[in-house]
Amino acid sequence: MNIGQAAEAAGLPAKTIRYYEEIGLIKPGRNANGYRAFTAKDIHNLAFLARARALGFSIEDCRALLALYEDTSRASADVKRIAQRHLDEIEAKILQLREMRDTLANLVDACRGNHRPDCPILASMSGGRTDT
Amino acid sequence: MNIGQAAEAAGLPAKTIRYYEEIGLIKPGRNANGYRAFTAKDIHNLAFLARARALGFSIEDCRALLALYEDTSRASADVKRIAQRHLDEIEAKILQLREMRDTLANLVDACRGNHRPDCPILASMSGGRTDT
DNA sequence: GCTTGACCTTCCAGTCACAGGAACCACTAA
DNA sequence: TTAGTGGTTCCTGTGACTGGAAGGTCAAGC
Repeated sequence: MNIGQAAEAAGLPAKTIRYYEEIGLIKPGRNANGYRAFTAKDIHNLAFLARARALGFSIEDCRALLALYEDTSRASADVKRIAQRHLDEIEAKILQLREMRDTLANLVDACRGNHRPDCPILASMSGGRTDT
Repeated sequence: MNIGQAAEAAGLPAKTIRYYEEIGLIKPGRNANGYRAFTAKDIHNLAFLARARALGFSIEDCRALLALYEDTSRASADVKRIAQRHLDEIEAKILQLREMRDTLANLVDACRGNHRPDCPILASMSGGRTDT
């Protein structure tokens, strides 16, 4: 299977697949003409990576998860630890974004949005409090 | 005022302030010895930038907001438009992260996290559905 | 006057996860 | 033969900094 079909099958851009090979996430074989040759297992691993990335795992987490996936003597505790840490980071990010959103929503709401220059948004960023 | 005190006053690392000058966000003067010389207005603008960045505005948004801030004949509608667009992006990001979190929380919850290899997290990323 | 240490300068490299594009090679159909 | 599609490598750019090297400047203490 060439990279085009592999990309189609895994739902990843060919560019991304080349990048994953470059950083050693996958190691497809090569045809005589120099083209990458993807096996069904390669495709499966690429799809695994695509799903892990869609869940927001970093490339290094993906590397670790894929290694665990291929290690049938793994302990699920190792997988869970990685996932839990990532989940904590997502929660933290959500909290941070919610604070931004609440502040910003208040400011946008307070701004008349007309032709006049007075603006609570600018006032807030210029020394006013950011939470009103 | 040297960059150290400016950093202290604005709540930004000196490195960041140099970077802001490099990309033309601020234009502090120079002393005879080559050191940057920050006026009270420079400090004020830096603090403005720090607050805008803390609200998640991109550097280019910050550039536009600072220009509007310094333009006393601005229309608050221009400010509001930038803020509203940013707010929309934050909302979208929150929704995306919430989906990740919900999926991931279910998976983490379902994983025993013991010494055995069976793991719903890996099962999900290996072709199972991501929403269970 | 000299040294020490804190502070300043510029410049270069690295981060993360790719994306865009140039220049070139391989294969297929008409 | 030619055109078109798809593959290859290599280099650059992204955002917003951060770390570090190599060196200049200043104030204080001896």
